[in-house]
Order: sequence, then C-alpha cells, then structure tokens
Amino acid sequence: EVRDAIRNVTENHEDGAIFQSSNIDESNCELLALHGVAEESGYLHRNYSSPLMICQLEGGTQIFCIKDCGTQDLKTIHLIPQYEDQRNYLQSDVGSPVTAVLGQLLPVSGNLDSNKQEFEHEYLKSVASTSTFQPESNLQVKMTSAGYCECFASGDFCNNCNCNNCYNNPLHETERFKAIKVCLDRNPEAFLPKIGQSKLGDIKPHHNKGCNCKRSGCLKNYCECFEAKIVCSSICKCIGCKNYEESPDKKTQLTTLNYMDIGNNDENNPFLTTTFEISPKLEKDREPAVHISLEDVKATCARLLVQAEEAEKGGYSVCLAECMIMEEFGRCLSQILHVQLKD
DNA sequence: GAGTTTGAAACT
DNA sequence: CAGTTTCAAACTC
Repeated sequence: EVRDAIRNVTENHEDGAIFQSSNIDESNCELLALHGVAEESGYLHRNYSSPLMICQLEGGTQIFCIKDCGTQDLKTIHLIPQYEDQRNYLQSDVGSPVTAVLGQLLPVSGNLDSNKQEFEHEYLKSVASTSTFQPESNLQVKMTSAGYCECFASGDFCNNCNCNNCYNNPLHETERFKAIKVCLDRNPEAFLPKIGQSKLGDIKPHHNKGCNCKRSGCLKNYCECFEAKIVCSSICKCIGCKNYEESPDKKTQLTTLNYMDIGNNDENNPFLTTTFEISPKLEKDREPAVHISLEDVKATCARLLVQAEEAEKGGYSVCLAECMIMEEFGRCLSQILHVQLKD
C-alpha cells in the first residue's frame, strides 16, 4: 500500500503530500523521508524502532515533500524532536522544515520485490527535483555549535564524552533539533564531512573548504588538511604553506641538490652568461665542475614556463604552482647533471 | 597537568 | 565581507 501510494505521487510529481492513506499500519512502514514541512493541522509521529516520519493530518496520513535528499552521504539522522505528547508541534514550528536524514536506504515495507532499491532511488530523485522546501532562519538556539563539538558536527549524539551541561543527547532532542536547524540555516553544508573527493572519480581526497592556516605552515595538526593527511589545494587560503605534494623523485632531487652549488659567472646574472658552473658541496675539492650551457638554460626555462602554465590552467594555488615548478627545475638539473657526469 | 598557540566556526 | 570572539584541539614546557 505504501509502495503504491508513493509510486502514485512519484508519477504525478506533486509537491506537498507524497502519499495519503487513512489506514496505514505504521508498524509495518519504514520510510526514507528526508525533509518534510510541518502543517498547522497536523503532527509528526516518530517511531524510534523503525525510522518513520509521517504527518497525520485531518483525513489521513501524509508524508510530506522531500528535497535536498540526494542518495549520497546519508549518514546521520535528524528527526523532528520528540515533543511532550509526541503528537503536536510547537506552534513556533508550524510551517518550519522538518529534517530527517536516515543513515541508510530502508525498505518502504516488509514485502517489496527485488526492484525496491532502484525504485527508492528513482523515488528520491523525483521528489528531490520537485520539492519546494525552504528553510526558515528565525530560530535562535543557544547550544553547542557544529564547529565546536565534534560529535554534534558529525551528526552524532555525545557518548562517553567529558562535556559539561551537554544537550547533544536524546534527552534534549528538542533543543538539539533546533540547534541543528539553526546550523543548517546558517550553513547547509554544516554537517557534511570536511574531507571529500574533489570530483567524481577523483581518487585523491581534498578539503571541501580548504584551510586558512597562517603560522603553522600547514605542517602541524592545527591544519585540517595536514591532519587529514592530505596536501593543501587551490581552495586553501593558507599563508606560507609547506603542505604540498612531494615529488616521487624528491629523494633524488635532494641528493642532487646536496651536491650542487650554483657558482658565480659574470656579476651573478646567469642569463648574461653562456655557461653556469655547478660544483659539488661535498668533496668540493675533488669533484670536477659541471657546466650548464645557455641552451640548457633556455630549455629549462621553457619547461618551467610549461609547468607554470599548467598550474595556471589547473587553477592550482601559488604554493602548489611553485612546488610544480621547483620539481620540474629539479628534474631539469638532475638530467643536466646526469648527462655531464656521464661524459 | 598547566599554560600557550593555533585555526575553525561563530559572532558582530 | 572583514574583523573580533569563542572554543577545543594541538602543542610546549
């Protein structure tokens, strides 16, 4: 019955009630409801044992329109608070959004066929595209905010924490829910993970907002990127960042650089000279000097420019661009050295 | 363990 | 949007 009702509404793409029925057996329903709208004449019922969100209105049961309910990242549960009588909204909540994100896609009823999963997916997509959900932002709730409390920010209740006067638990669900609403009004992405994939199919994770570090060089755990063991990206606004991708042959580079020392030739201006001398720092007296021709310099500059252009095209941060260029510079020098030392 | 530093998030 | 405050974690001693 639930399935047929939802299918009916899905086909009609109506805002408002997703399905209506006056005789739904709630104990046999599990619904993946995500956002609904409280109605003046109705109430929400929450069934803790089987996640269920139903608006009981005059003339029947309604489950209200759903939006922003993509099937990804549904990890937390934000349900309407458990009011004293579990039947009526607070007057102040009338018309306000109800958020209910389930941790997983659940069966709509106990006897669905094997096509259920696909059906649910299509259902979510269709509803998401037709809803008119609009959050309100007039609720001011003083509660531990999303940023300060890790449990709250991750959508969890506090459990075995050392927090004082904690409201982030099932006993204070009214306050908790209002705080969630305030946070979501302020920042719809407040409860999304900070670290995610930058693009579909991208293997490397990245920080969704980027860091703003100023003093740590992004090389301490103060930096969210560093803490997550990822390099800073172009969206970071960090100053003096040292947290960028290491070249696979950095070791080679460092070894090479240890043996290098750019010498003087013609008033310290390398571009006015035809050759450059590189002599090893170690065992300086015994190793022969390495000469770099003007052609080598030109070729190196061209390769560095290519790197700079690629960084610009890719929209990388300045520090990342510098890193790419320096890595290329290292490769150039390494090649020059290898050729000369072979000779 | 106390005090300091740091940066995200909240706040103005 | 920029500057300031608050907060909790990281860090240092």
